[in-house]
Amino acid sequence: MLRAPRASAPPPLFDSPEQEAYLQIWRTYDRLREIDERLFAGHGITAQQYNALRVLKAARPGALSASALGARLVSRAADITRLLDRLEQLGLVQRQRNDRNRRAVDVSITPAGVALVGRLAGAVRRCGREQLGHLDRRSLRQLVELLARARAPHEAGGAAAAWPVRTPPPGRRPPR
Amino acid sequence: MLRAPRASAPPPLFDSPEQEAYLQIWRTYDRLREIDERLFAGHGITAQQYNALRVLKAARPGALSASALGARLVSRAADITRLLDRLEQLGLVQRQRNDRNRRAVDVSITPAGVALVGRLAGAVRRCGREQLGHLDRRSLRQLVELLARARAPHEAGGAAAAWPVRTPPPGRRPPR
DNA sequence: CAACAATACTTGTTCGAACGACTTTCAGCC
DNA sequence: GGCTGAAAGTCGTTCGAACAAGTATTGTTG
Repeated sequence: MLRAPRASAPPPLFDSPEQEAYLQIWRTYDRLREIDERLFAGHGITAQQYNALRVLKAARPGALSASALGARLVSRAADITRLLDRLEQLGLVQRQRNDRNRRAVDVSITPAGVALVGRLAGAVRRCGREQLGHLDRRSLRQLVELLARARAPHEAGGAAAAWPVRTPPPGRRPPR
Repeated sequence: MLRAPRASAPPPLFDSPEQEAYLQIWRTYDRLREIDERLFAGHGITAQQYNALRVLKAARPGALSASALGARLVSRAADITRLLDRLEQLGLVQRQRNDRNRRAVDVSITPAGVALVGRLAGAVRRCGREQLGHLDRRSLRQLVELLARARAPHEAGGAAAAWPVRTPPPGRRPPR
């Protein structure tokens, strides 16, 4: 049964529990993002670009096709080409046409890119602690678990192929 | 004691538990955002614009200064002016100089704005269910609570004045 | 094997976000 | 009561995100 609304009852802030949860995720992301974007901006790159460098570094000494890289990024980047343009201009990555499949482009991180990620490692770690260091391990794990459940239906391949995608093992046979 | 890393151990995907949690928040936001942005795009506005309309509708029949509106938005919008420009051009909000403080601008939602929000109400609700309807109430509450703790230190006024900011009570005397 | 479709990027263009400089207005203070 | 500094927006500009269209290459199929 519905309660009759009182004349001056404060309007509800959210339309539904689901909307509230979504807006809280958005808000939390926004607040935390401010912190690490400040860090990366000081080094002339964006958080998304740093992420690409992280993925490429993990793939060393191998290379990744542009689309494979895109699939491993945190945020779906509709526009890998331009992202790579910028990183390439900074000398942090290099592109090379794949000879076996001349449509594809192999992307790999340069020594300068590795060096930059290395130089940032400490600051990134401190940044993480500033962002969420006040939560104990148990809460962090709980949060991660809830978030994974939250987006499970919206990951491309269903729960099975959920992000994060593991980079293929280094002994990977290049596609024929 | 540290386990000696085996030759081909997969590289860790995250540098620290805090970073993992942050990236999961980012990822989850990104996946869920895609869903509701598709909805709003179909009506010619963005999620951020819809949020502004929601806040302004809740403030009816009063008005909000541009900065007060900005403080209530989900995402810090460094650029309320332009956001309002667009909404005003669509005829969804109106601006009026505040006579008491001629620096300030009072923003209020127009009947057309109210109508748009009303027309979207059902779809927004469905959208929320599509995004997070698969989580039970208890999980949603738990998630919201964890997120609030996660960003508490990063809300402007500390935990006390944490977002969401309540709009002032409706009995508020309209500024002369 | 020619034609057609699918892949993997690239390019063009439009729009919003971010940062800073600038204008107007108010509030506090000798 | 004129100065100084802060507050509240506006404007200019640059950059990345998003969407659509285009190009080159490969796989497929009658």
